[in-house]
Amino acid sequence: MTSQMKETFGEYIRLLRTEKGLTLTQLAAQLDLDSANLSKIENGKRDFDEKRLDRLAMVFELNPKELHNEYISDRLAKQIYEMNCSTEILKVAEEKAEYRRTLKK
Amino acid sequence: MTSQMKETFGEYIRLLRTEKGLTLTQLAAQLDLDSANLSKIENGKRDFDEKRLDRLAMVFELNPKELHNEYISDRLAKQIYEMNCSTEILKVAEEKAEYRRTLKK
DNA sequence: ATTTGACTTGTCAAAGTTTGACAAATTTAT
DNA sequence: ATAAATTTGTCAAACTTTGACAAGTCAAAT
Repeated sequence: MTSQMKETFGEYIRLLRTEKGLTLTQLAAQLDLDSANLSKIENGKRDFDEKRLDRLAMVFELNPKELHNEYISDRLAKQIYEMNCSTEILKVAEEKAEYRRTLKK
Repeated sequence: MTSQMKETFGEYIRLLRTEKGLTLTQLAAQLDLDSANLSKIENGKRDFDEKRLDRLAMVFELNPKELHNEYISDRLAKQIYEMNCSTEILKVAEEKAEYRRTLKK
């Protein structure tokens, strides 16, 4: 794993977009999205829909697998943040996830 | 934190219920729920709704705060399990959650 | 072997949530 | 001052989850 990204996923998209000198409208078109909604995504007011991840990887020539990892870690981070989860509880959650894995094998 | 619970939240409810010798119908009534739905909850086919947590704590005389911790760690565990998250990605998620905390202060 | 009680499963409408689209407002750059 | 870029508000459509009830299995008791 090579991820060093500290931003939210929305901030990351904004970074990629501005680096490439694209406007919201231009990128939105490539992602089959309304520019207003892309704005909300970049500002963390809406979530990026997973179904557009592959398209996003294409546009910015990113490794789809790594981008997916960024995506899911961001979604999890959002949950952790919203639930106001201590590190202690996170550890318990991790153990419980492991337990679920043993169940469904 | 004293949690040592390794079960899913549904399994935990079943444990509490059977220990107390209650039927699905009896407990469901106390939680203002249909016994069929409680059955699904205990079997992991539906989620327990957060709005009934306090009631659940009362019925079994549990510490509401601790029960809430069990609840959120279970929900997070479910996510982690469903997303097929490696420990590595979890660590990244934790850092990203921390980043979100710095943002909203 | 039938009845009874406990539990499980399927279905579906209602309630709740998220998304897409468009209009309008604000900000930024020229 | 104008135009382009971005942000915000709103609302219906799409999607997801929940509650309720009917019908099912299963085991124990009679």
